[in-house]
Amino acid sequence: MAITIKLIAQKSGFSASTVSHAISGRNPGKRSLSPETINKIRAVAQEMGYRPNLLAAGLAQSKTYAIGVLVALLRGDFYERILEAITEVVWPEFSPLLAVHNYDLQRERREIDLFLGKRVDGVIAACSGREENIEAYQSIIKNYSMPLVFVDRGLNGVDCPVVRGDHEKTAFLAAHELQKLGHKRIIYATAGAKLESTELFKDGYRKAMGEAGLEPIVLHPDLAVWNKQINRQLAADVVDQVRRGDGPTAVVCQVDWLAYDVLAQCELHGLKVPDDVSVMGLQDCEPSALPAISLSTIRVSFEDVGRQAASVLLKLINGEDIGRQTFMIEPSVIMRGTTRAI
Amino acid sequence: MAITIKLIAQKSGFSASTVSHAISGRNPGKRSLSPETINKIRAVAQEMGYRPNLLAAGLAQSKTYAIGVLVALLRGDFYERILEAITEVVWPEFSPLLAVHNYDLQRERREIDLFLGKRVDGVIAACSGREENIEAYQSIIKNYSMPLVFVDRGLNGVDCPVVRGDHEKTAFLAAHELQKLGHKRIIYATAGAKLESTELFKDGYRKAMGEAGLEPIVLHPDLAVWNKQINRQLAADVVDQVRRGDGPTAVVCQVDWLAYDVLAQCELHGLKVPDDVSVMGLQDCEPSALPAISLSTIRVSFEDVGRQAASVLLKLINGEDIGRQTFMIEPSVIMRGTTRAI
DNA sequence: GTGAAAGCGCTAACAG
DNA sequence: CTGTTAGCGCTTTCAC
Repeated sequence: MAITIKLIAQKSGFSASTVSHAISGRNPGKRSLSPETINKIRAVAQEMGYRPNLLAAGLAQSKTYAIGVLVALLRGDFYERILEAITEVVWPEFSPLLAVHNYDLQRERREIDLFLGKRVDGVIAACSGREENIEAYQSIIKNYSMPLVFVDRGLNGVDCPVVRGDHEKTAFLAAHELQKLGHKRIIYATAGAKLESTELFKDGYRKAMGEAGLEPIVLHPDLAVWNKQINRQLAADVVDQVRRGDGPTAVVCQVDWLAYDVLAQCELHGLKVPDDVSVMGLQDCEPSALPAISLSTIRVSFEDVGRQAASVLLKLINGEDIGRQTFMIEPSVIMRGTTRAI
Repeated sequence: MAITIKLIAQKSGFSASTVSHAISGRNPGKRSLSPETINKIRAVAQEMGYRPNLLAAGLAQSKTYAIGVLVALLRGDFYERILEAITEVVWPEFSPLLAVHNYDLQRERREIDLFLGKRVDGVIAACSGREENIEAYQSIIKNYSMPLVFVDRGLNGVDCPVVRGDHEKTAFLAAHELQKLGHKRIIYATAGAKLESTELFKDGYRKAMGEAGLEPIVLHPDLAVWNKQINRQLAADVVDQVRRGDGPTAVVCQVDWLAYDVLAQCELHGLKVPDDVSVMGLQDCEPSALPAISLSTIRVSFEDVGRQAASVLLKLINGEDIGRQTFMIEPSVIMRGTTRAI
């Protein structure tokens, strides 16, 4: 048994409530304590190595000092960066309770249930995008009045703030930069899940092509699951197109990791980058800056996404009304070695 | 207010304790419920969207359904892989409560305090290696009787199981493979913190060199902090050595990311890899498999480290006695394109 | 089979 | 300035 407030009360000769106040430093009913009392109590507590049971405190206050963070995956230069930023912002008041849904419907539901059961003080989620779980998300807000913030993409029918990169602009910029370099036949490739974000990326690309009076070409296989093999296959398809007589002179990949595969396939088929074809990624993942890769890309600061999401959540927790605003992080162009003017 | 057991009791016409038993499916005092009762209660609960408050349940049972996971950082192809594996193993009984110490002494202490305050059911930690916090870790075990498992490295004076890669063997294998390729002058470089693990890596390298009757050369700058710039500088130093008349013909880097910098520096100075110098990493990070990098390395499965750590923790939570055993994950050799025979 | 009652450790009125 | 009391929502002994 760990040591409790009662013990401290006994040892210090005060009552439990006095101890509680002295330790917490709060004072609800305008209660005031003499400095000596406070010091004495704190000294005893210190000496005995007393650490308040936050669970019990939480039960009494309906507060858990934890927020739920639900991500799709834990790898890929994306969620971990968001997660890290969130952790920093809410520290030390809240600890992130981590959950991963892996785009699995049941799993996503279950994770939300766990958050609910644990009565976390708020939730930040990168949803799977599946409509089947709309209700689950709604119940977070409606039945439990827990603050909820979506990252990277929203979900139709769920009324809460969304913090994400400006996907549309991100893809727009990529196509636009390539156009500035003289490219006209630009292909867009993605193996992304059927998410709001995936669509926005494509929209941005299409918009850039439309404004320039160019024909958009989108490669987006319709898949239920995703794995590395799929990226490779998609990259092979892209390169196939490029090698055609009238094929694209440039390709935009929805995420840098896909672009790496395209680079690899180019090499495999004797295509020189950027001489024979220009390649751009989106999102600026870590390896892109390595000289051996040197991928031109559009950077999105996931750190900013995480930070912003966390601070919006904190506001919500503090009772501010945010509505269902969307907060967007600005992308920026990073031209490296895989693109050239033609 | 969320809905409580009392409400369910009222609506279903049973008492709170009966409801509790029906819902949880447990039966402590050999209590038995009629199936109809169970069904009826469950139906009502279902209908009202009842979700037991795990906090309250936890308070009553001294169980929190959460484990603390303390890592050094959240990026770098390492902790997130461990974290993901842990999450999968403990799911759905426990949720990981995430904490990051970033090698900061105060921060580490504070994170431990938070775990203690939250009364998590167990802790998995990648400690900072600083002795100042030995007591904090000890109090997890001694004062709070919480199960504790270290990952990647232990801490002298803290009596608990450690799960980690076989660091010594990992570095040994790297040097050994290079020796098999005919290399005699092999340099070892690291910018690692002063951790048990860092020392073990060096030991393994030295052992391999010793057994082969070769002179070990270790480059290990003595630093308080770490940043990307440091890796680059270290890589530059390595390449400096290589370019000397009688310099090393091969280099082993304690982590793949350092090797990437070495590769970059080589290119910068006109050194061909592997023609002029062979380069090996350790740990097999994601980018190493990219054709543009194709780094020879020694693979350590962090997934296995995480899984093993989690399952040891579960055993500890279930009351098994593990002592302070060290569980080691076997490394495996992965030769790619940055090494050659001479 | 089921209910009553005490209690987990802490907080927050309400008294004094 | 400080103590008493009544919960927070659930579990669990004990009694019927």
